[in-house]
Amino acid sequence: MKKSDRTRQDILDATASSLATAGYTATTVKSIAETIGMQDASIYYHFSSKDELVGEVLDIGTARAVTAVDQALAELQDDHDPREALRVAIIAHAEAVLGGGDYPRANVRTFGQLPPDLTHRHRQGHRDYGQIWTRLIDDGVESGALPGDLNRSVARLIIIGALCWAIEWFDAGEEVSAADVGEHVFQMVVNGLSIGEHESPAVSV
Amino acid sequence: MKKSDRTRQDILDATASSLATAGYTATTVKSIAETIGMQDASIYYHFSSKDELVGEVLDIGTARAVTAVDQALAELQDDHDPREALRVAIIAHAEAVLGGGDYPRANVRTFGQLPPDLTHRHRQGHRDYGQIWTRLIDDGVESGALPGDLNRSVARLIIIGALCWAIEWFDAGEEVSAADVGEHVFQMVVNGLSIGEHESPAVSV
DNA sequence: GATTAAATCTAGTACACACTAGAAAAGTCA
DNA sequence: TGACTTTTCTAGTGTGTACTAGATTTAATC
Repeated sequence: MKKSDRTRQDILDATASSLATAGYTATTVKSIAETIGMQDASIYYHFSSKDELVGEVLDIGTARAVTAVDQALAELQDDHDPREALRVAIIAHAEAVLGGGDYPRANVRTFGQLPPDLTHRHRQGHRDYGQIWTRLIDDGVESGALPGDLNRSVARLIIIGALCWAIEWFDAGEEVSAADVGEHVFQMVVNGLSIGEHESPAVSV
Repeated sequence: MKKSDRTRQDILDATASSLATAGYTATTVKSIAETIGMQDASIYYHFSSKDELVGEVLDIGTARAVTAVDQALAELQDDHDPREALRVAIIAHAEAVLGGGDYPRANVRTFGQLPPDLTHRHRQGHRDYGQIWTRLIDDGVESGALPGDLNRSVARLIIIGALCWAIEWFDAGEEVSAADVGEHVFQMVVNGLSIGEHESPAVSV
């Protein structure tokens, strides 16, 4: 029992790592087996198919991202500014996806390259995740912190897009940290480029 | 001579369409041949390999996007606001990638799923394209329209990210047009969510 | 209409892939 | 130790892929 759980975990880790760096197609059952020093056939003792294995990795990735954001929001004070909630959530997402291990990265990286079955399987998970952002934006609009005529779904998708795309260029070794990226996205999305300081409302159009 | 050019164009079009909707892996030489009513082997009379064919499609996509943005900028008046230039460029990009045919869409859609050779081949093209945005942002900073302490490369990548990710959810049939998406991205990135109207500078923080 | 060149097809090769069956090995516990 | 279970391996299958060689057809030219 113990041995099996350990090996299973190794397989999941190796798959997550490969998905995050090489993508879905380049992640072969053989390559996964090689990284953990096994024969490819042995994988099938633990998982019934490649896609079941990949699906489980993606599930874990979604769960971790959701947990990271939920946890960050839970730590806020009760009387927080709705914009502060958005800021905290954006930074938590950035850290989870850019610096938080292979599982959430695998999720974002393979988005769009998955076979139809897997895409469909995870559509609900993505919808649930989108709900978090929808709620944050709704709170902002209702409290008057965000404009009432805002196209909320477009706003949500642009925020997520800016964050998800960062995985294509973000380099963990550079001077910009994952939290920095989140901070920048927040500043741009909520306050705009035109405002250098958070507190400065002066915009000349 | 004439026949060959025509067939060659059909192959390119079919490949662009398949790449834009199905991605790199699902775009097989056989499927391309089928869509234009040929045998797969006949493709190799016109192109020496799948990747040479795909590479040419991506080159065309890059060129079209660059042309669209350049043209939009060229139509500006000489004394334009640097922010207006950014706005026009963002909208032109959005229209090229979301509504402008299969070639630019193929480019964005397959980004991140390409084999190493093709990725490397197009790195320069992407860098050149990034240069356009770098220049626009630099102009904004130097003219004082954008803040001097702005992290310009992060800003550039966030703009491109928000636009590129839109391809994952944008539906041409919906009520939001490609230009609308561009307009939203511009509003958010330059003025921020907090401002409902373009002209209204009132931000209460 | 005959000759040549261009374009496509038929029929195949080689390879990588996910996956299977059954034997062998490793671990567990009396 | 010996019986039993769990885990891994060896050796293979079938399928889909990019790609090739050479015959065959279609088009262009004189």
